[in-house]
Amino acid sequence: MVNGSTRIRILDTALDLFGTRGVGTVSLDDIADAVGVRKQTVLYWFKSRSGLIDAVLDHAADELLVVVEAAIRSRGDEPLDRVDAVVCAVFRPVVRRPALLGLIREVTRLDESHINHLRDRLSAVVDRCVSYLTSEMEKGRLRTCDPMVLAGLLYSTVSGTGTEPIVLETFGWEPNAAGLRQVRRELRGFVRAALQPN
Amino acid sequence: MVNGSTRIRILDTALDLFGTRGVGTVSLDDIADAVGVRKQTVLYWFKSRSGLIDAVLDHAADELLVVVEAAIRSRGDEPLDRVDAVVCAVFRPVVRRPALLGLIREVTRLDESHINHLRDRLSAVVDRCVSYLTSEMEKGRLRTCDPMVLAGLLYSTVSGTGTEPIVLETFGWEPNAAGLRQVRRELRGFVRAALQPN
DNA sequence: TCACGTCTCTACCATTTGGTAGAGAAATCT
DNA sequence: AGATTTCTCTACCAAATGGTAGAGACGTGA
Repeated sequence: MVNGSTRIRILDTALDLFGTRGVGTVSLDDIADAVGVRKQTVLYWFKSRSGLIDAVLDHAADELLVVVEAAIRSRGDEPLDRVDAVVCAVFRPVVRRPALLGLIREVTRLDESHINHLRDRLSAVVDRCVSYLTSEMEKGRLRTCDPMVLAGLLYSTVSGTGTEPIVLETFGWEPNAAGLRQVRRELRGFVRAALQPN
Repeated sequence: MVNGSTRIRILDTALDLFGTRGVGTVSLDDIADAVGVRKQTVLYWFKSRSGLIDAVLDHAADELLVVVEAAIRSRGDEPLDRVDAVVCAVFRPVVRRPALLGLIREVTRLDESHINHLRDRLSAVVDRCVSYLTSEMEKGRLRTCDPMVLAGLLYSTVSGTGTEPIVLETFGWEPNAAGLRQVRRELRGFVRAALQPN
């Protein structure tokens, strides 16, 4: 148990592969090769492919939770600034760990049990976001609408932007550091405009 | 050649399966079973799995192009109304043919050759959308920003909403007809607010 | 009727898949 | 030192994968 490094390396590698290529198309052999180990070592650490998937989802959820929690607390009272902080926080992994949002997005392709597993893990943040949006709307500090659906829309916009560089390229975007900054700037402006009260 | 029905049925079925479960996780046997035919019949109509994928992408692009083109022409001069029409048009397949947007979104998981194939097919509409947004911004009738990135953001928002009902469910949404109408209403309001000039 | 193109089938095949069984090296405990 | 636990390995396996080869049923035109 002391040497957790192999386990962690498997988890990290699997997250990257699952997130970039899709859970369904990555085999245990792929992961093992990338880690530099045999498939049976993977199966020693995780009792089955399905177990590995759940563990990786946990891993990803943890990483995301930390980032979002920190962002929610980081800024002042004004809701547009707060949301902005969260948007930036979620956008950061887009640059530093593109697979993270890609994996979360994979949820649509997973089966019920994994979906529920991830849902349980994320429900706390989700609830907080929705009730925060609700209260700010009641105070008239955000455009009034259905806060639940709004949260979903925000998620879609940010996650889509982050996980579909290829689509952005189709629109003529160039995938480099300057391009990423540009996308983030536009994303923030877009969200801000969409939330402006009245 | 007269009886194109088997070919079309394969194409339709493959689109549905690819779009809902992801291209990489659907086998030729899966498709054949769903059509009610043997795998070798699929390979008779499409010379390889890769060829089938390209054909399905064409099929999807065609369906999408028709819908979007019609919507772009359908409404008056006011850009917010025009964009609204396109949003509604793209949202319609979400209800009637959920796999369509799901398949387009799969582009991130495909390899270069298929990506380029789809890009070629969609570049015309994409260009039109971007240049339309550009000209309306110059006239001051849309919020001024980078039209290219804006187009990408709009795509992400609409497509994400349509392809990730599971995420919306996590936010508390209920997947029924009323729920869908609600999402569409919010989506339209969201986009409208995000584009409002100044 | 005969030849030909169209369409779907059965029968295979090599490769890859997730998973089991169990050996052997190394560290840790008694 | 001896026993036990931790960790990675080799050697398999049954099932599923994309794909080939080729036979047989069917209709159509000459």
